[in-house]
Amino acid sequence: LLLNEERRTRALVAKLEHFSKLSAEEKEVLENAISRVEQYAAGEDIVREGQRPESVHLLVAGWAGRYKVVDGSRCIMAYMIPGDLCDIQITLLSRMDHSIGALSACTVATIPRERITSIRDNQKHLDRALSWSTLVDEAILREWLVSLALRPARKRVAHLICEMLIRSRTVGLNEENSFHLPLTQIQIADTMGMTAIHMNRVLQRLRRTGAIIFDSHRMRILDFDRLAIEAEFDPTYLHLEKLPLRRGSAN
Amino acid sequence: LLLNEERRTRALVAKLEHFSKLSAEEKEVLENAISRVEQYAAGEDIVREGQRPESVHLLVAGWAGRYKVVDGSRCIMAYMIPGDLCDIQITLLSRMDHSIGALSACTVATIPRERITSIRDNQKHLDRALSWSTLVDEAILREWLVSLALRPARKRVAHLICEMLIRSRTVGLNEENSFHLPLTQIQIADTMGMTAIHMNRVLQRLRRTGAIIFDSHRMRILDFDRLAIEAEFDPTYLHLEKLPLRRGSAN
DNA sequence: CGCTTAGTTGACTCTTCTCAAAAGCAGTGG
DNA sequence: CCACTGCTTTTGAGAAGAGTCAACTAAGCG
Repeated sequence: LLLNEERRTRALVAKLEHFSKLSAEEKEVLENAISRVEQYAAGEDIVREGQRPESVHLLVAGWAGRYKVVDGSRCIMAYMIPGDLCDIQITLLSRMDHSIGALSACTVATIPRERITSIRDNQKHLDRALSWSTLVDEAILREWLVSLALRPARKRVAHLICEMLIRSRTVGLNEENSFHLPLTQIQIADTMGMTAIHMNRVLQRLRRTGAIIFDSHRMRILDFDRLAIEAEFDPTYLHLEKLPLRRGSAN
Repeated sequence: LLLNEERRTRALVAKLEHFSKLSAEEKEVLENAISRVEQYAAGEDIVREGQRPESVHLLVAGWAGRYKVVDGSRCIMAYMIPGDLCDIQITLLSRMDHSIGALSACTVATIPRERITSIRDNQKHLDRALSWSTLVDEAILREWLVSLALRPARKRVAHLICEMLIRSRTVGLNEENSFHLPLTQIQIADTMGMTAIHMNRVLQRLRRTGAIIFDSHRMRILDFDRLAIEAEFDPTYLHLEKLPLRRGSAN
């Protein structure tokens, strides 16, 4: 039996338990579903557009992103952080309509498709928990759409920072009001639908106004409540029954 | 037994059969799942944010939209047209994080939550078909995100027009290269994250350049291939194995 | 026939993009 | 240890796209 801290499903379990507590046996089932673990360097693709999805990828460490390239520019449509399943839903589709790439160095656990199917068929409770997490991912996607549609750049970025702090907390990867953000400004810009130049200016203004300190990939929020108000950040869409504790349990 | 044309599930069946043919019995199961049918006027809410989702809504006629209101402005995040299920996925969430409103006059069939659950448990093939359609909806959401992030207003609108033509075809609600678009420019603007004024100017330019004729809620595309190229419209994300025929079967 | 809502037009402002270039930083190989 | 290289961050200036405000027209409805 692995210690909790060593488990590759630690973050996944922490996330799912925001939906409902898992039994020791259920946790074991998840852990045992993993067939192998791989490392990816930043910039490498984990799954590529056009491929037929064969297995499911669980992010264990690092950040990954869903993206598409249109007319030369890249659009990152979702961030995956530890505990996130990259492609659990797409076994029904004949081919990926987007790619999944490692945004930072990543550790990725692979779960064969049939083990997921088996869990979904035989573990009613786990099945519901996994479906819940898929629905939350979709809710996040909708909120990103809203951000792009009607929030100006500054609020958009502030909103993203708030979201990623909470999501980091959910899997215990935060420190008080800061979290590790292993992205370049270019990647963040590709996420927010703006140029890296403008992204840079927005970040500078957030720094100058004393909202954040962002240095060597550590994002520190100086006054979360103020930033949340300015960004109109309402965490309802994350569907966390109880919001995670202020302080992370690890890291 | 109802004639095909009278069935309230006609469009839904047409859509699902792009995934895989349904047996007569399966079609019957779907039709019988409906408990009642209601009319909504344009502007009315079908489901409201904060509500606990109790039953599933199938759009039979008219257009509906998912939306959120942020800081006074509205963002429409998805269109539902006949054959679309509004909220099949959200039975696991405690409350709606967005509203669903009738964009035009709508006919909506209600399916009690437990009948959906029963179908999902007992009709493996229908379950898969429904999951497929959910995945396609999510793929559409991602493509809208991409549009907002990196397409300029003109391409964004052109892309939407291409998509809605294809989706109308999928359920047989088109005529050659035109379809019924029962929205106001304000609603379209709320969808594309721009002001109604700018929307108006974009539409005018599309008309002036001979790309479309849009009059009394009929959207006519004069040269689909040209528009698709200009909009960089690649229908892969709609996951239609075979693209629907040029000419709709009804209307 | 007046009322309300949707569509249209113009002038002006502001956000964001583009192009261009410099400065910082990390890794590489000599 | 240092020059070189590639990538990211930063800064500046001008251009373009999209928003705002204001008004006017057209169309549906009671």
